[in-house]
Amino acid sequence: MTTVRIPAGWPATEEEARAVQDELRARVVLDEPGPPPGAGRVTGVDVAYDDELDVVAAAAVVLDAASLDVVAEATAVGRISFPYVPGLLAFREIPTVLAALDALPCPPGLVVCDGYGLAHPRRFGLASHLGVLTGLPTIGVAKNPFTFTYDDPDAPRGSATPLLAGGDEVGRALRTRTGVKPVFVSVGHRVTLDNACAHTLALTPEFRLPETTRRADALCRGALQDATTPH
DNA sequence: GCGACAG
DNA sequence: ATCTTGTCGC
Repeated sequence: MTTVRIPAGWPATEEEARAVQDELRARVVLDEPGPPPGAGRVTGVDVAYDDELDVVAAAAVVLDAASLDVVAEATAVGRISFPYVPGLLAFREIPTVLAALDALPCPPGLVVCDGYGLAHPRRFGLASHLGVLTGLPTIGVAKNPFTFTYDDPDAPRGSATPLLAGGDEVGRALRTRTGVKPVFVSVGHRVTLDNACAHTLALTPEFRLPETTRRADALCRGALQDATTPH
């Protein structure tokens, strides 16, 4: 486990944070297909908080894409770097997530984030932001539709419908388990939407949420507990 | 103007 | 995200 400081010059106000998004947005790459699903490695990242104690813990868990076995994992803890503001989630999570990714002993491959990428008020959600900062291919898989609209996909696993912002398809509502509420997939960086959905299906042979986020969620919760429990 | 809003 | 018991079901 590593400890992080909030970076110098980190945005202190919502206005500054939005300005950073507006500048970095131009660096998102959308014309690469991304790594093929089911091969190589896939990494899940997630974060847990204790607002009382001002502690944040992040986890990165690397899986073999074919077997979904855990290949490597790392955690990081720090102080909370930004309040939760819809549309500015990245500023709350990114410093600690970057530290966890840096602590991995191997390359992460595709990174799967909890939240959104292009499906964002300014088209620059957490997954896109993390992709631009690291150069890694990233996707976002969210549990809720945020402010977007969609028609319910057909019941069978694999069914999908467009996630719409006005008239634009910014992501997809994807049924990962037959008859269960869909997840909401969007592109982060250097991956197409079709490929992002294919990866998401490859990561959900058993549960609604990707194995990557399930593993990362469990790990960062434990790390928060360790960082928060008196010894 | 008011409410809703990833995690 | 987090606060939180039991309970239904594979």
